Amino acid sequence: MPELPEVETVRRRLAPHLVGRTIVHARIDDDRLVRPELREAVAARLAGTRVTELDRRGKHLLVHLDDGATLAIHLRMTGNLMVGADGFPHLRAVLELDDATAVSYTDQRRFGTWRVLEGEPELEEFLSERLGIEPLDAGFDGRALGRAFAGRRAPVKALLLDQRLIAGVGNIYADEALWAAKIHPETPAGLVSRAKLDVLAVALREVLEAGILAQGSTLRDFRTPDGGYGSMQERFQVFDRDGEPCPRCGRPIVKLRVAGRGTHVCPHCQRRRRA
DNA sequence: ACCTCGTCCTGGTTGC
DNA sequence: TGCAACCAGGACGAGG
Repeated sequence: MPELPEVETVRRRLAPHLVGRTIVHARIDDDRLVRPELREAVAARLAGTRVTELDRRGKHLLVHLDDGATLAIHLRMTGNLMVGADGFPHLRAVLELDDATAVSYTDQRRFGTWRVLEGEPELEEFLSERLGIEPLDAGFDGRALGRAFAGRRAPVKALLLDQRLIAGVGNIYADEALWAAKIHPETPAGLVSRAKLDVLAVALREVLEAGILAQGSTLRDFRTPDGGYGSMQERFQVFDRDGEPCPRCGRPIVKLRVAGRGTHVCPHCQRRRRA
């Protein structure tokens, strides 16, 4: 499941292949990637443009084009961008480039989306109505979390997953950060102490940076654009490790359901608090 | 405004 | 063994 570290890995590994290249032809084969009535128009729109920069906001990959437009790509669950054109399963779209290479988009479950935003104001509107603070930006700290969580009674994990508050955190890195900060995921967000929020902000930053360093996590589908595997899954402390001993206290990790998502906790290290 | 839940989708896993 | 039901989850919209 591509979260911030996986999308950032795609950005870094794809940039050398894509930035500076002109898209000579685009093909979109999936009715869900782009709305059916826009498919041909979007493909035609991309052809002939040159990629000036690859950027990322939250889990969105932003392909900036030389005419001022931006292609915003969201991988959702199983989207992948791969260098090359041949033999990929679940192929949904292809960008052919002017150096005779290609970039392929694959997506087993077809939740991913492509959207062309015309110009800076439209892009900014698109991003600002969806995305909150970037957790790797300078202003991100316990105080920023406190502002986002003030007065909120929803479980802290639910708010960590809310992209309008914090951009880029998904199920994996939320569980890892809450474990590191010793916060129970069901704690009402507004009741987490300022001291704990300071720890949580640092923990989020650390797990996300570790994820980027490891080139993301490959539990099943994720691949880097050149076909490599992420290795962050080897460093998970709790995620996908229910039944295994907690690395801190040795008691078994338990899997719960919080905010409709599978959630991994150490019930001893992450003590429950209620409203 | 806030919060929870259903929906989309596919293929691997579970259960009968 | 075979097949159907179930389950995973990011974003978004409906309804309370």
